[in-house]
Amino acid sequence: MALRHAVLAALLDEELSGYQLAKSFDLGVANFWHALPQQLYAELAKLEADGLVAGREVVQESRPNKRLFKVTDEGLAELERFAAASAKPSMLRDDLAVKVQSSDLVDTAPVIAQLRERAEFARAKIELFESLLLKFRRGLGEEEFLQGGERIGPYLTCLGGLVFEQGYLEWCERIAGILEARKGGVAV
Amino acid sequence: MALRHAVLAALLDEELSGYQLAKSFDLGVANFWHALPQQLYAELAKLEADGLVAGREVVQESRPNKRLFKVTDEGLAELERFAAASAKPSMLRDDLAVKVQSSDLVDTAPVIAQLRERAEFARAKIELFESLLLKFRRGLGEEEFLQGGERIGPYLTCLGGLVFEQGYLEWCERIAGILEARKGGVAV
DNA sequence: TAGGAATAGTCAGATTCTTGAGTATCATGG
DNA sequence: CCATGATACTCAAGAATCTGACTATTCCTA
Repeated sequence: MALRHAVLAALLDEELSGYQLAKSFDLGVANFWHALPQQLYAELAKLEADGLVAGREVVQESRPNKRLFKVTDEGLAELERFAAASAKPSMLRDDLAVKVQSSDLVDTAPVIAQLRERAEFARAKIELFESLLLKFRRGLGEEEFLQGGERIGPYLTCLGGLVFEQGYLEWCERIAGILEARKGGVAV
Repeated sequence: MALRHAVLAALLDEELSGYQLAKSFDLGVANFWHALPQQLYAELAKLEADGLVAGREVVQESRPNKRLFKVTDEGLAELERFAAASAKPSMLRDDLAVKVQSSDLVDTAPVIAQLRERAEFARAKIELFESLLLKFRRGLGEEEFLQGGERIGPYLTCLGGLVFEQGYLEWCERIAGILEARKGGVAV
């Protein structure tokens, strides 16, 4: 039951519709919390029923109308409680690692290909994160921003995403190299 | 539906009971796949019904009897198919990052404490991984082992776990430091 | 000699997540 | 002028996961 807290955290900076939330989730919160649009819509409805977010209808001319949600005081209090309670251990689920684990008993060619693909993906994410970080600090130096900026939460988690992707990228490339080298030496 | 593949991958090296699997999951596969014992028992039953693992009863004197499972040829074929199919993107879920994301609007003291705790945990994991890696390569140098060893899958995923925890540790310490510094400057 | 930890599981129920489809409007490109 | 894609959502069924309790035996310790 912590999707709700991820949603609250995502709504702290701006009022968003379910649809926008689903988009922005991808480029921010999704680094440490994965959810599908359907879940987000459902969670927003529950949060509203519980009074933790407030929705308002926005009538649009050239698009379908939408409902924007913002965090209420009660929602903020709930986040406060959540932050003070002890955190569950982080949990990772990674198909690719399962394949690497089996790689001595299984054809490595597709695994190597997927490692290379994943490395590409990581490279793209890293670029994205770096440009996001730049945008967050609006011309300020990092030190300066981190000391004086008034909203650094998203910056800090973006840094986390960056560290994660950099580590993953390194790992993918190293593992792909190792498996490649063994393919040459050992009979397939 | 990939818990089954994680279980198959975990059973590749040794025949294990559900209970042993649950233990060994913690110290190996759990780095990239989290599951509770109840799930593992249930999954083993399903895998056996599908013929992907074979169980055999082992009568014990000084302990309750147990059922050991090993991967069948069909199970290996299933893993082969899985490895060749395209992998789902890895998915991470991290309470602590949600708290960091909210940290400008929420009391940071408990968040800092949890970051420090998590850093300690990461340090312990790193030590564990390093000793595991040593054990895996049985006295060989890393290069030598990675080129010539006959079973390197678990070594490679352990390397991944190590990279992840090192990155996480760095992040925790850095973020804790930043939040601590701000606590001094900004009114609480 | 009682109590707790470790071994070795099982079961039910609730919650959460995923899959897949469906609705409706407007803008854009060919 | 028609197809595609973006905006903005909704619904339902089924799979997976989590919570929490429960059974039984044996070993070790205080």
